[in-house]
Amino acid sequence: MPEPTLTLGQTLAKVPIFSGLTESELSFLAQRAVTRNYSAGQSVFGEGEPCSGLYVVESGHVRIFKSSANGREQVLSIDGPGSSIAELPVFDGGSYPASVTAIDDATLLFVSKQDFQALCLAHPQVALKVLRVVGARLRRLVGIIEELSFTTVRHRLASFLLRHAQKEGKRSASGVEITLPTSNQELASHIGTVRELVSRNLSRLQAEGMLKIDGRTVTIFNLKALEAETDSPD
Amino acid sequence: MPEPTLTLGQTLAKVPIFSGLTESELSFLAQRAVTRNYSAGQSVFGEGEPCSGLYVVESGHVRIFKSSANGREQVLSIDGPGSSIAELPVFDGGSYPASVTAIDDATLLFVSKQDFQALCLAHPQVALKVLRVVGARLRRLVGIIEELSFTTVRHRLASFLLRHAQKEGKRSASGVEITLPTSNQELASHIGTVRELVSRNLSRLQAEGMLKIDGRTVTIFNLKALEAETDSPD
DNA sequence: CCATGCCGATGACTTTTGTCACGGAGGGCA
DNA sequence: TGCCCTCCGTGACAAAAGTCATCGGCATGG
Repeated sequence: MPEPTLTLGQTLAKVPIFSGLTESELSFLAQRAVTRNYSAGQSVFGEGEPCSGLYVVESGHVRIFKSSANGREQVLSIDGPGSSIAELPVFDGGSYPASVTAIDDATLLFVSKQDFQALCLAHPQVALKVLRVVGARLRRLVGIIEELSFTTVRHRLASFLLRHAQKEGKRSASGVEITLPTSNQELASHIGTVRELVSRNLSRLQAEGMLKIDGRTVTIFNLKALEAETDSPD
Repeated sequence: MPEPTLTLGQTLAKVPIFSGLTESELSFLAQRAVTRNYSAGQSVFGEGEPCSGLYVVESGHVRIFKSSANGREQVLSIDGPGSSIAELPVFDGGSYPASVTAIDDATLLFVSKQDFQALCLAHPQVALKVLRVVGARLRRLVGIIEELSFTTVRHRLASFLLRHAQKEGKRSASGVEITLPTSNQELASHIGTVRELVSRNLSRLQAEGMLKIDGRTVTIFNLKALEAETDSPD
């Protein structure tokens, strides 16, 4: 019979909030963590469900979002390997504040509330690490609020494109090439609007000569010009 | 010469994140905390400033908000005695994500980053408490995002009124009486819009017979009817 | 090969939001 | 009393957001 504990421990060591733990501490955790597999699109948990513990993404990606009564969705975060999710509701005793689904086939590790709290008490550094990643999460949420409250769909679309250009953009002959999310609907729920407005605003940016759309590939001709869109209110 | 350490310690003991500490631990903290006084309207710190430590509200109230290039503001939270603010940027090393000003004359305690981190390492329970209050903060932010992304100004106004009716509303002859913030401008920045829309929507709700406005006092005739406004998109 | 379904684009329209400008009420304060 | 100053309420617009319906492409699967 194979011993999975060690490989699990190695995986855990790569997770920011668990980095710096000794090998024995990692295996303590590994013995308690449960591996769960999800297929693309499958729900991990829904908003409002009682919180039983936290998850760590081992492989694949998850989508954290809120959904509204009339079918709209607002994506709060997309997280990949190494990210922990639902670290917070673990502590305040409430339910999950948002829903999470797997985007692609994904493997998550589940750590129960009790085990995690015990770990934090035994190893204060873990709690500090959690606070660090939670800080980043809070910044992102405040950023979303800022964009929703102050800017137009056009601005938010431009910001979105620029963010992705910086992260995964490839320089090509005429500019920077990026790949859009799977559908306009999905893009819309990232920037807090509806399909049609994404479509229209993309067309408009293209018509204005700032970029070229080819299927799911967008080539941005002039980063500066697009940045100017995100600057001032008009 | 009076010894202020003990009274400071008593104040600290009332702060949720420090509850449960022993007296000696409290005085350890009290020796390091700095009392700072602010007059109404004075800035505590501005968004983007490097984060040097966290604050605890001893008396008075503070306003945490983001401001935009064109002069609009979005309030993220109002906090009173016992609340801690900027707990998070202390840990992730970044700058303050939002600005804070005193609403009324206020006294805050300042605890430096270093002292607080040391405290968390020495007393893991403190870190867990911090995580708990931060959890609540995160929930509030997600709630703001939800409202901004999914609902109209009218909905948000109705929600705002209902929230305040539940908290500080007094039953009167014809319904529930609440007192609005100092100005419509302020109310607007709470619900993410501008002065004029607050004014118009309030008038409209009054015209529809759901409430009566008398200066800064609003009497809600029918809570159910107002709740219906916050329910479905239309 | 065709039927079906999903997705994108787009026109037409409504609603909501935001901006600008103005007038007026009320509160200090000289 | 008369003069600021701030804030509120409104009308008139302009711009943005959202809704509805339609058309066409493209892939999938019988």
